[in-house]
Amino acid sequence: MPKIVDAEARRQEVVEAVFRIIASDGLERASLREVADEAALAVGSVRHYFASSDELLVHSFAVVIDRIAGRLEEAFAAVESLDPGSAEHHAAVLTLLGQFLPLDEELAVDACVWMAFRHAARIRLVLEQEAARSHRAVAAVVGRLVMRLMPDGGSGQERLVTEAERLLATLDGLCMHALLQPEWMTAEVCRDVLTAHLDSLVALPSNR
Amino acid sequence: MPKIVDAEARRQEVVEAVFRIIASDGLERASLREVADEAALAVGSVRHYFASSDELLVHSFAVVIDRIAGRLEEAFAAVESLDPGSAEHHAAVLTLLGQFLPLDEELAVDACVWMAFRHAARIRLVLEQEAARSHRAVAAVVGRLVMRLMPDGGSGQERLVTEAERLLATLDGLCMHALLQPEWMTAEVCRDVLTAHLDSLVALPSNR
DNA sequence: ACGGTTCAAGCACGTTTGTGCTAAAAAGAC
DNA sequence: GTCTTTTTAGCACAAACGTGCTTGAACCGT
Repeated sequence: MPKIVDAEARRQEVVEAVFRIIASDGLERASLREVADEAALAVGSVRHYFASSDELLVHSFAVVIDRIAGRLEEAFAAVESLDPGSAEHHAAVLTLLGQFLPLDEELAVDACVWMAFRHAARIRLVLEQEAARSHRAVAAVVGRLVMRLMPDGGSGQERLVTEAERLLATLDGLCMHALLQPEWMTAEVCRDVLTAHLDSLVALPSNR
Repeated sequence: MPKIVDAEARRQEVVEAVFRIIASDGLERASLREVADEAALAVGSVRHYFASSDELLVHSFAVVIDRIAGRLEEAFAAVESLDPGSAEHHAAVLTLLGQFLPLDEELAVDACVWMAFRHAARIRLVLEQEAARSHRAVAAVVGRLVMRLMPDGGSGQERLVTEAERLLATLDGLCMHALLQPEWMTAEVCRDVLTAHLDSLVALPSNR
């Protein structure tokens, strides 16, 4: 009966506009009017697909989380398919960890958006649930990776969570610096830091 | 001749109001009206001490940087006064690194404000200079610390910057998680992660 | 051809923001 | 007391925001 448009595709276009605005102008500029302009739509049209500004932002947050989590799962599967200790395995691990960093244009946008939403979620309670989901998803992958990488296979519950959190913190810190101080933080430094961290992960099982 | 008020003290009071607002409601709520209310002043009064909203924010950023840098220098002096390897030395290092984290109420406010400004500086060009100054100041202290802690005393320029950046990333990541996911990130986990990192710093000089 | 439903667009209202400007109040100097 | 300068307070305006609501346009099924 009605005019038929692929509603989900339209929503996705709007979300992409949100991403571009956040990456270039920050989350606070992601207003309905700005998003509508960026998506070449009218405000009323955007509001037809998203009941409110909050819903648009929450959904955008969810999309970026799913994108990142999807890449992580994919890269983790690659790691699992390789022999621990082999050079390919090491490269696959680096590839996995690189999914967190703004190493190319697409990753940079996602990293920007992800960071912006996570920090906004500290204040904006509507984003709280998605932020928790994001944290759980990422921590799960990193936890499984650490379990696989640690010499004793991750026996010692306490030690495992410490190392998982340590890797997670390093990743988020690297991502932050790459976004905020790109002139000081090259892709090469990122790789060196990650390699050094991986060395430390497999090299100090006994002390403490 | 005029009514005499300690202008610098008044400015400081206003800055404290800015800090409280950022910590509780985020940077985007730190408008002139909100700040004036929080400081129990009128908008015109705040504007008498700060020519514009930008100047107020830039100055607030500068103040929080100086506060953090001051604490770091103090804690670093304590580290320098102790024998490397001693238990007191290790404790002093942990105290130094703890200055980055929201371990008590005052540190939490500063960490909040610092994070907010650094992220805002990616977009708001008026904050760019202070952000760079902040990065230089902190990187200098961490660099000196790493030079002191590494087994070979930091010979090997490349290796040193990698380890400095690695420690810096871990610190910022820990700080971020402590601010954003306080329920998962306790002070104990922070301490464990930092201890593990320090172990890795002194324990892997030879490989690579 | 036409009716009904969805999509697109926009108006209008109340808030909030930064800022230019004005003006009253306060208090030491004379 | 009077003057001068700082301090405090506030008004007014344009801009931007989210949102309730209304109005055309588009289009599929009949």
